[in-house]
Amino acid sequence: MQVIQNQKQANKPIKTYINSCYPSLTKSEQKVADLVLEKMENVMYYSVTDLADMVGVGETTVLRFCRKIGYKAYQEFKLAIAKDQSNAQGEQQENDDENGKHETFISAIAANSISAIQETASMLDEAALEKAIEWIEKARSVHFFGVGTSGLTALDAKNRFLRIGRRTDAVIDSHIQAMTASTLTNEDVVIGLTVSGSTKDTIDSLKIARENGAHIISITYYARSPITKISDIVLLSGGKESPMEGGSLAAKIGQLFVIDLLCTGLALRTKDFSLSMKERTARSVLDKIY
Amino acid sequence: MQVIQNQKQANKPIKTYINSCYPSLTKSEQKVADLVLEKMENVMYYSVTDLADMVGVGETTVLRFCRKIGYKAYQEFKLAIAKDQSNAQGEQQENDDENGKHETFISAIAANSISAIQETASMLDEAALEKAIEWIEKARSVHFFGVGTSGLTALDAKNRFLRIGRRTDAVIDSHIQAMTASTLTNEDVVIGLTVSGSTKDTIDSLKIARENGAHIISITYYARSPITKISDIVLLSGGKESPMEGGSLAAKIGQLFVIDLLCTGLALRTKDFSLSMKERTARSVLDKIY
DNA sequence: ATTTTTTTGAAGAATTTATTCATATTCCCA
DNA sequence: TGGGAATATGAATAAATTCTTCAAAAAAAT
Repeated sequence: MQVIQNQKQANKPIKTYINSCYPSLTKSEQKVADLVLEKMENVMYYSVTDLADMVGVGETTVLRFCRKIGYKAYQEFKLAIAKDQSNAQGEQQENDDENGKHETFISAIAANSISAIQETASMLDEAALEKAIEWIEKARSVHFFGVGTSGLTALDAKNRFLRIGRRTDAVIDSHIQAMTASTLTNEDVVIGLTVSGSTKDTIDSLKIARENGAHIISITYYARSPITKISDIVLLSGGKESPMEGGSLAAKIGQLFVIDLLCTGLALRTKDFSLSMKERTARSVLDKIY
Repeated sequence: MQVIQNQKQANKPIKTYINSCYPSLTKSEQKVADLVLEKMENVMYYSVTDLADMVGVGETTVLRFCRKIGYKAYQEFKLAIAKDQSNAQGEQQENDDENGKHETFISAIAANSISAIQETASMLDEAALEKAIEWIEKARSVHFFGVGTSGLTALDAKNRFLRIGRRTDAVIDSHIQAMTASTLTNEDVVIGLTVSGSTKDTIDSLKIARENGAHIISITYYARSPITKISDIVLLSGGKESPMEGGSLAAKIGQLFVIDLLCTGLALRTKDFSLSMKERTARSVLDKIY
């Protein structure tokens, strides 16, 4: 096994080493140096033999060259070049990014999604979250109300809670929402989902639930929208979404993030139970996979 | 199979490749993977023999491991690690700077979600994405197949595409999937969703679709899982998820991100149409809000 | 219980890396 | 300008590493 001794500290470009040694290299070695400098990006894929042949010198000369510029062996030299190149490339890329020239829609979407999460985290009222989790824990039943895109999020929410053994219900049909709401009492919790905070169907259903005494938690982007007036707890989800871009990824991620916080928060409070339920639900789908 | 996956050019973290192949590795190979992940900074100084001895397996197994995660030879793998490490070092420092905050479960979940997005972006094969978008554009019909948690994602996908005026279908019942698949032809595209890449129902349905000539695109975390063998295009979604934590937020976000890329990519290609459709769908829900 | 398939590493072939040493070249001084 | 010391060079060869083949062992399927 080879030992690494020459801990070349910082990532100084190899070019520097070569240049600083250049005058002390022999003629043949300089030819090696020339080719290495010229083909910097590719050298790392050559073997000593390749390199020697390309330059037109013996392998020994190449070896001697490597040692003179400060590496113990050819392998070490090659490794150093590899690192070096990746740094160089990295810088190249950074520059491109800053110039905004290489900004593909991919990185734009990524940035957008990430900021939805950060936004949500920063807007979060931890006290409200705590309280919401407490209510959910104590509630006889928990219903997620949402229609349209937020209805899908309601289904996701139900799925998440089921995984930790908490049976909740997602109601995504406005009529059934209304009917369900009318059966609730102050032992129940309803979680309303709507990004705009203005979705008629959901709000109407929440009103009914509220009239029957149920606790209302809402997850919305708009802190001063109709839904907040009829909610006991408001959790804000990030990911700005204009009416024109309904169902955007950012908004969805914001909602999911809040739901995950509720779910994880609850799981932490009921650790043993949640864990065993996670295990059970996981095992239950085990024979569904190849 | 006309696979267009794993174009290994940019500086994508090797960790990612290893993780995404992990389940498809044999027991001995996984031992290799474990040690590589653990000793990432040093592996580049080991020879195959060293590494094999340290893990306690034959050199051949190490070689096989390298090939499975996508490198042609040990040298190439080592070179890649070297590049990777020099990048990682830089980032490490950046992260250290930020670590002044108190780490609640909130920031932990946020970090987890963010890295799911970053991971997905970094694993993304742009050529495959392009091709997928092209296929979707030309297809007579596009069906999303998924069951369980991935079924919900299929519904999200349908919703997203509908917003830009592309009627697609989400099929989340395995029987109906099978029946639907049997009606498809080579003019149709099916997009299979499964994080594990091993979901029986989905895979069985995809097989039927494939037999009938349909184009298969799959979105999965695991690069070498059963689903990839029957797919024409594989798009990897980030957000590692052990069997124990099915339906995790990170995995869901990874899937959604990929779907958004497809959707946005398509929208960019058919700009005018998509815009007008966005407007129409948005207006259609306008009288649903207060 | 038996066959088939997969997994595995030992043996050795092929390649790559490193060393030795004889020859070639350069340099210095008479 | 010639002769000898010093240096430079690569062919030959040794050492090491990488890679392949193949048969045995383990696991999976029947």
